[in-house]
Amino acid sequence: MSAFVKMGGMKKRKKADPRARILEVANRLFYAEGVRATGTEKIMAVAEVAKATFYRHFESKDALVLAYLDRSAQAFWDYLMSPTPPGDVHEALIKIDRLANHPDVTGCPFLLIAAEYPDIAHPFHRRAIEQKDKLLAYLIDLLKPFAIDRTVAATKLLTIIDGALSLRTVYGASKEIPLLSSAEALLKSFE
Amino acid sequence: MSAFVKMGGMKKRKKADPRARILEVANRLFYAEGVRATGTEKIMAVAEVAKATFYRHFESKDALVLAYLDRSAQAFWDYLMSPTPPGDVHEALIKIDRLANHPDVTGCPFLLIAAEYPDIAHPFHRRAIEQKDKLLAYLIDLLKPFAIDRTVAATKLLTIIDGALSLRTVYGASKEIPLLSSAEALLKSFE
DNA sequence: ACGAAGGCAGACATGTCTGTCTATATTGCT
DNA sequence: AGCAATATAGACAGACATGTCTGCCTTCGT
Repeated sequence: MSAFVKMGGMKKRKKADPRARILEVANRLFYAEGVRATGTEKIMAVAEVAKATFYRHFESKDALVLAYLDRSAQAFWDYLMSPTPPGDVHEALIKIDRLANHPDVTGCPFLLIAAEYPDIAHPFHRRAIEQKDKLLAYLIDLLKPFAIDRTVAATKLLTIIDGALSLRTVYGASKEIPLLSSAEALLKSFE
Repeated sequence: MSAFVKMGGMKKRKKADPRARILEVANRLFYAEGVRATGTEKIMAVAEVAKATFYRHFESKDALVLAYLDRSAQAFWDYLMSPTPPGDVHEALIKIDRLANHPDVTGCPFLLIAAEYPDIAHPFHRRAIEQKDKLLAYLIDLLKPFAIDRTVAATKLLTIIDGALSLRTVYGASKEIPLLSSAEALLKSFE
């Protein structure tokens, strides 16, 4: 019965574990308003978390930003590979186009962080490079069937992907960008 | 004659007029390190300008940022249109490719500012939208010879241009991006 | 030569940000 | 029930940012 009372019969449902709340809010605010523009105090206020609690879970704002970036990368690859990984480049591009033109998507977290921290030696910026390198490698792999310079070809595809995401940032989620159609034209030129 | 004596100067070679110095330094620092990351005091220190002088020429940091953005736009169009404007899309793309892959170029000031100020209602972000709209309109005009949906086609070209510039930001000026080659493949698909 | 305009140096007010610390309350486990 | 871990609220320190203001010096037109 104590268990019953403890769980509070769920009165405490409104407050899940603080770390998750912090990450949730940080993700939303960093993405929507920018990392530099988002103060830790605002995150704490929105997440309804005390300062000491925040610093118990994250050593610093920098640590939180890194966690946010890792979480974003995770979410991207989860989306791309689930429920089943793309069978070829075309399928991958379809999925990426759908993601880039999703109403909630207003850019790529890694392009955004690279713009906010232009120094390529900065840890945040490094995460962006790593992420793009990873995607590039994946595209190169998918281009195996093509008898071309796959590195150059993948770079071109990445250019289109990142161009589309950049335009989503500039114009907002309202304007759709013909990512897939552009990429298909490129693919045709590879044959 | 007074005009002669007046202009005659030039002795002040070591310190040009303060406004120009401020803009010069602001341009360099905003572009290389980001707008939010660059404090006005640093700009004054590097430009060797006193605080009062700074505020005599610019009402606020915001005013300076706007001046920086306008200057960037001006520089872009000057580059594109001089000494002679491109005769067709292809010539324009050649010029833009050369610009985007220039060793000093690590991105587009407008994509960068849009990333730093994601709110599309913010005056800085608005400048980015205006600039992209202007380029889009120019591309649409250049596509006149093509019997296609020129708005969509121009958007695709802009996607490639901004994708290339985004990758320059991520990877730094070392990595060359095949902008022209991608754009040519697209153009072929328009015929 | 002289007076006004503009530049220089830097103190100061004000606000914001990150991060530390204390004191109190709640939770969870045994 | 009671103890250890964790949450909350918020004061506080220290750094840094923008923008105002004062006082002094240089430059330039007349």
